[in-house]
Amino acid sequence: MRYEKGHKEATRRRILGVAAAEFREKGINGVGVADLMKDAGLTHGGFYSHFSSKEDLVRQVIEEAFSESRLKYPCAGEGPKNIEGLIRRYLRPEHRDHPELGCLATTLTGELARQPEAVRAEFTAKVGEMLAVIESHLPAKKSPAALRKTAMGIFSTMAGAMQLARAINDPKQSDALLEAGIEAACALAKN
Amino acid sequence: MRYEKGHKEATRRRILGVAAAEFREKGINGVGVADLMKDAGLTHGGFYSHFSSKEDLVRQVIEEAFSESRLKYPCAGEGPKNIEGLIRRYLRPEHRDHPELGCLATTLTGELARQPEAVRAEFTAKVGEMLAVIESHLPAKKSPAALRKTAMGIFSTMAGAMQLARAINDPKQSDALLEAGIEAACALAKN
DNA sequence: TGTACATCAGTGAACGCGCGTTCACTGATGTAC
DNA sequence: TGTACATCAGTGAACGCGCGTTCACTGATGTAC
Repeated sequence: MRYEKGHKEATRRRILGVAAAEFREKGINGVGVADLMKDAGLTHGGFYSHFSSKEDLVRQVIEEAFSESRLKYPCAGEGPKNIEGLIRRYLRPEHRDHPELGCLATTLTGELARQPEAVRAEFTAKVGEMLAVIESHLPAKKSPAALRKTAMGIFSTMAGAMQLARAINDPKQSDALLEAGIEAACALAKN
Repeated sequence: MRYEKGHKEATRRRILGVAAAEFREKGINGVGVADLMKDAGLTHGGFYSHFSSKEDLVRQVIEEAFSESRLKYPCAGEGPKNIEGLIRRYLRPEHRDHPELGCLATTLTGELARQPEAVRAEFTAKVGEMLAVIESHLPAKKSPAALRKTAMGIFSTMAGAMQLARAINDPKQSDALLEAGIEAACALAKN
């Protein structure tokens, strides 16, 4: 076994990356510690030298989730940072078809309501960051409170449409849901 | 043990009712057959004389879910059947705080994306029914396709806002999300 | 420079537990003769 | 009417399996003297 400075930290980040993808694909309950470690190229016993529990892992995944989020990269273009571009990028079919690469909020929100307080607190903070990004794409003609309200409406619409589009069985209706979500979110942004 | 006509059917409906509540509260994976049967006042062995598998139960719960849904009861009042009343009824704090009595779509959508085809097909049909109810509350000034699109936007917004409001840790932000959802959905209804 | 020990990341067997499912059974009720 | 059997809903022990977690361990690397 190699021993280098930062080796353990690199391993921890690898586990976090695999966990982030698998949680999004199979849900928190759908991913076992043993499988997760195997997919990270390790045995399950070593898990607890990186994380104090599965709950701790979940919290850390959420903490890191935003740092690689595409949301972070602003959409330049026509509008004030082009809110429509941001909405279309979120609600495109590729995002629907690849939850493992996508937004954590869409995939895990339902399960998060039943998670321990520490996990939900972490998620609350991250939702705040996502709302701030949306706000930064909106015209600054409203009060901060009104801006936040608009951002909440847009984010609810995007997350709800994406989730329904993923749950639904019929490809045509699923596409229609994404389209309807784009139209609705854009309308809200213009209000 | 009593033996009456319809006794078994009554038992089946009782199990379905308990399952519907517990799935909404704890998620599909969070409810075990043994616990479920115990809460219905039975032992777990008898489960399979009512349902062929847990998947079968899930499908039947979704099939029945809409029949007791509050959405069914139209909101009379000012507007054309008062769409605002429907939206406010959906996004009220009591609904957030009692998922076990609430809308299945809000609670299970995330998990449903990972369910077997038969379950997702049943859910797809139910979403269609819910959209039809929303459409019936909208002014009939648009084409059927445009009406459906508007209904999809409204439903996405309502479901998304409710889910986020439940996942979030901070009561003030959670209330704000419900308010933002009401405002956004109402704005969409008026477009 | 060489030896002895400490530190470290990761291994793999084992723990108690709950899951979905199966099945031989019990005991009450219904039917045949 | 009485007896024998069939039908039925539900019981409870048992199955194989995977879960989260623990722990004694291995073997490579770093440090002390």
